[in-house]
Amino acid sequence: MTSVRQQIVDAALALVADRGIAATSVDDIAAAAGVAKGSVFYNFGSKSGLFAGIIGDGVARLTEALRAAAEGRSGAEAIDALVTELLTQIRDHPDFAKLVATEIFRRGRDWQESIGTIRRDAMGVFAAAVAQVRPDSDAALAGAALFGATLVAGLDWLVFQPERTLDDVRRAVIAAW
Amino acid sequence: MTSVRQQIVDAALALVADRGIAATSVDDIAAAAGVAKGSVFYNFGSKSGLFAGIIGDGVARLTEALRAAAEGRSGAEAIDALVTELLTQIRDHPDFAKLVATEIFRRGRDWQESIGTIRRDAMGVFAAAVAQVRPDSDAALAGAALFGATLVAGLDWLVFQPERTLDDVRRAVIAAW
DNA sequence: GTCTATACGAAGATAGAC
DNA sequence: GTCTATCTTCGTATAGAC
Repeated sequence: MTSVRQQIVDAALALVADRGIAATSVDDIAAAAGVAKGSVFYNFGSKSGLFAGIIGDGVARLTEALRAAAEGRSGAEAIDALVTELLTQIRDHPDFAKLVATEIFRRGRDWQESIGTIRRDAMGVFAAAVAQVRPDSDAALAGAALFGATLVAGLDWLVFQPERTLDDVRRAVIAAW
Repeated sequence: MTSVRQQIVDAALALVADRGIAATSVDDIAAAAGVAKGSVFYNFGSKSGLFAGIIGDGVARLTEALRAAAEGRSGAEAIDALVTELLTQIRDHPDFAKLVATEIFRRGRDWQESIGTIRRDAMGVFAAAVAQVRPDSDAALAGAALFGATLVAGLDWLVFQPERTLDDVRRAVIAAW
């Protein structure tokens, strides 16, 4: 009993993951979801309202998962837990991960503020963990580097090397830290 | 004596860096370049022809620069040179770097084949260098991780921490390897 | 609450003057 | 080669039937 709202959200994510938000029309989304275009606007108000909702929900889920993974851990253990959790999120929500990768360095869109919290919160959690292991290092930059290593290796895994396991990717990233 | 072609290319890159290709109209590009819309089509045939050219040129320049940086070096020295060169390219061509970040994991666009060579070539150079330092590791994934660490840290630097120096970023990335 | 039909504007592309 | 004017298609959004 998937709700119409959920059908629309799933279809929209699947489409924008490959083509981007702007290149995806509401017509395409409605067709892929198997509903009428009017239903999209009835349920979400507008196209940008739809994506603001999708991104807002996804960002909340991701940052909460990362915070929970780091909770009560410190040092190398925290870093391992964060990398593993981010890879798990990428595996379980691949379309959202691709969407994040394409939108995180953009500016001035409707949903930008929402996705900006990923940088502040998600990278921030990484930075805090890295700072414990390397107190002398530049935490913000090092956190961004570890976050980037995990994200790009994770997406490369998903898109181009799906035969690998999460643990293969985890080890490739962790080896450095 | 900037040619009209170059004015168009520069304006197009500046606009898509923040908004993405699909969200940028030829009208916007022409206005920003200070030329008529017809001139864009006269010079590049179509919108996607314009971006295929921009991406093709940029990819060729980037991969060539990375290959040259790694040339004759090996091990940790090669890795340092590659990270430094990629950061230099990001600093000197920030708009292109943002464009790459947003398009590299997409599929099915006109310019996709061109940008796909970044993954094969650029990440491949990184993977080869990493393989020398860690022969036991998974070269392809480790290369993607190092490439991702450099790219994301570099973009974070450009977009959110411009007061830092290239060397700050380089050290934050290299510290791990 | 979901559908069909349609209004209205935006955007890619072309034609022809200069 | 560059400009202005125009054509046509596509896309967001709304109105009204069911």
